[in-house]
Amino acid sequence: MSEEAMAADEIMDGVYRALCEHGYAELTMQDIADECEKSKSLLHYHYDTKEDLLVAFLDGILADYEQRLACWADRPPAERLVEFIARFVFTPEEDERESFHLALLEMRSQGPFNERIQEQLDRSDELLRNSVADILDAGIADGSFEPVDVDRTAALLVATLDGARTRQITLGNAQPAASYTRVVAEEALDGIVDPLLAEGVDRPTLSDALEQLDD
Amino acid sequence: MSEEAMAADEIMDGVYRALCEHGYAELTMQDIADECEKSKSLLHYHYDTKEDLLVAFLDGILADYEQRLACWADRPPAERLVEFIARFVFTPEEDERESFHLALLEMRSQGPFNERIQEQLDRSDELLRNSVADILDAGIADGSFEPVDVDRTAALLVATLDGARTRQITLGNAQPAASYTRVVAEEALDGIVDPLLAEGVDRPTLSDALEQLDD
Amino acid sequence: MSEEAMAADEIMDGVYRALCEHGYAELTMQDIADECEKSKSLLHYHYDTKEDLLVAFLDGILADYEQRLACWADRPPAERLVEFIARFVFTPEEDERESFHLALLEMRSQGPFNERIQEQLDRSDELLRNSVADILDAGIADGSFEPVDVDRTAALLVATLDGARTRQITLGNAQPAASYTRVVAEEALDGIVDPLLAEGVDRPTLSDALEQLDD
Amino acid sequence: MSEEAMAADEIMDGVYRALCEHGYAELTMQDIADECEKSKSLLHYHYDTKEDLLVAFLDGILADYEQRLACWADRPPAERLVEFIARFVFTPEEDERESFHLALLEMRSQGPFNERIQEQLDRSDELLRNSVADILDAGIADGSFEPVDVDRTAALLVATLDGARTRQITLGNAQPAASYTRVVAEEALDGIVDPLLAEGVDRPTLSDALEQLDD
DNA sequence: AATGAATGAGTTTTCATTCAT
DNA sequence: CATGAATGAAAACTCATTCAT
Repeated sequence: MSEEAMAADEIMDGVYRALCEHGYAELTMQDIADECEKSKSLLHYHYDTKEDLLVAFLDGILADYEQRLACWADRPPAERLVEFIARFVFTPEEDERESFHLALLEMRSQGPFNERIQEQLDRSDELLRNSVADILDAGIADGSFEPVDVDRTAALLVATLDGARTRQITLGNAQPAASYTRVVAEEALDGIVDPLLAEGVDRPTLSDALEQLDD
Repeated sequence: MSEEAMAADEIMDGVYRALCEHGYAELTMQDIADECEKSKSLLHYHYDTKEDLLVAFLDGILADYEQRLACWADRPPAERLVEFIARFVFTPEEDERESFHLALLEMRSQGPFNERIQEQLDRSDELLRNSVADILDAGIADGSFEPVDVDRTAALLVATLDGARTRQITLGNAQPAASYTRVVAEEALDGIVDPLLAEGVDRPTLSDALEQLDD
Repeated sequence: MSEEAMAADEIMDGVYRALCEHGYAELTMQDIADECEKSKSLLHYHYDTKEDLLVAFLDGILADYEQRLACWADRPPAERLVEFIARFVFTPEEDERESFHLALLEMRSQGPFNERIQEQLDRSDELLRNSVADILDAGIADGSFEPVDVDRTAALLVATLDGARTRQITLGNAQPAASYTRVVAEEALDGIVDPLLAEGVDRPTLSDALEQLDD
Repeated sequence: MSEEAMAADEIMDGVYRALCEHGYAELTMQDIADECEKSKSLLHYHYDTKEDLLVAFLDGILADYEQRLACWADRPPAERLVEFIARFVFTPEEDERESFHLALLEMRSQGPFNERIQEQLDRSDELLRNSVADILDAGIADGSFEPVDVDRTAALLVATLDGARTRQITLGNAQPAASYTRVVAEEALDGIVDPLLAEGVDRPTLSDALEQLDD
């Protein structure tokens, strides 16, 4: 990796950790500087304002996510759909993911007040829904899925998983026994995905998909 | 209404408007003072700290929300369930509801940083999930619903609807054709509610339920 | 004096002293705060930005000067003209005046880059030239001055005195024996004012005028 | 020209343009670097500190100025004096001269804060006053001028012209009808120079002198 | 009950300067 | 020579909170 890219990455890692640690609303440039062990001035050297830095961060996150989505396009649609769902699941022990998604939720609630953040969020929503829609299209094309309205189903699935995550992050101890996202993911597989499968088509279990993600 | 209660109400309205105008992360006491056309000092006279004020505010809007939840009881479970779902639907033109839930979402994203906020959110969430669970229990008891795991189904439904709402509030123009919540509500009725209905049981359409809510 | 006016005055005095002490280019809000023994925050409470504060300061200075000019309008024109000139004279020992006019000169050189400062400077120039023009008009009207082009003579006189002051402030030890402004003031009286006097009209000496100003 | 000298010149041009663009008080090393399309580091390579750079700059522009002063010698004193005065006159359209003298004024206002700047200003001022004094001496010697106190007359003349220039540079649109310097130059010729001329001695008009300067 | 004035601690941002290459 | 990266010190400005009235 080039040196420049490394420096930029170190800063982005700093933003990530600082966001996890302090949340969006309380995040200061000093927090970020501390996390990446650089000076505040350096942050301003690379990004004119705090807002610029955070927008660049969101942009980076999304680019990463896009890349990760792109690479597993050649497996059976049913498998890909289960994996997509499994990616949402995390246990309350996974502090970092929880913290990160919490910060993201804060930024999402800030979106309506900041056009540049809004744009990134919109891009992220589109990315998610298109990912599901692509998988559904592929499945319908190869006959493994029943024909359905792809966009509406995608909207349903994304809303469900996102909602589950929001609730898991947001609620303290008032949660279902297992992790909220896991419960909902399983119900979604049973209630939404299974009716979608063509006769004779199988899908991996959630447990299998989760194990595979760990590798 | 007593004078004190009125003053408190004016302040709460100010918090609400300021939150809608600036977002939680950028919210200042001055913003709130401006919105209720009072002085900052007065806010501190009534509430020692900014946190106190926001907790009181959350208390107020959750009470509102809870009141809206608890109003129907003796109609058939299928009807009640459709109505429950319909209550989540709103168009992007309904500014007030959008604002309300945005303000609420902002507060929700602060829960993990603040125990007092957390407690209130948890309490309110219990109410919400119990509402669904009660309806499901009633339906199973009277035979209009298939027997299912009530808590898990409730979790799924609430996650789905909450997620749809969050996305609708949060996203700019990158939304599905109709309102996000409406699309998802209809898909949820088809995919989640219908399989639940016992043979021969009918349910109202979403349109019917929405019309009825308007009265 | 009302309390508010006093607070505002204390700040303005602070600006004055801070300008004298540090000059315009190096002037900080902290310097001003120190000089008036108030907090920086208070300065920002009364004036949103540093620029606002400085513009208000210039405005105040000019208002003061206008008032001072207004009050001695009823003496003979020749006397008023000499007094006007005498007001420019100061010795190198008068540190404060020197410092202040130096800061003013810095601001003047900053004028072309700042519209609001420019406006105040323009107002000041007009004020000065009009003052002289008024005196000349009065003198011509009552026959104590020969008829001349009032505006051009005023421009000449103001340029001369201002130039002398600028040089006195600006030059170190390369100055004429007496104070630069005093030398020039005397030469101006001999070369510019005296030819202006109608036959038989006398004028006070510079020394007399200077003594009178001290009272 | 050697390469080093060229580099130094480019930097000096950058300082000049940056000073014209931003004014002394707001001038940063970055501004200068931008104007000469070099890096800040390079500036520091050639000049240790910002102060060094500005002192070098002042040195350069004063040398330019001095060169322009010292060029005529053997014409009649009256002619030389009118030409000396004419050199101060410029219209508001002559941007370059305005810029030059504005930059110089900015540096002049910093003299009292910086000994090294002060010294250069003093040296340069001596040259200026001596120019006038020399002309006056020559005129008195050859009988074309009345005997006067040469130093005091020189002080008066220089103050007048310098003051006019400062005002013209410094003021926006609040100026006398013609250019400030032109009005004052003419008044100075009538009021200061003419009384100086021995009987029967003529002098060129300002217009003649200005035309001659253009060649 | 209500306010304007005041402040300390902290926030973003700026900038001359240094350093490694 | 020349640069980009990096920094410490300090700048302007913000904001929750307090206090006198």
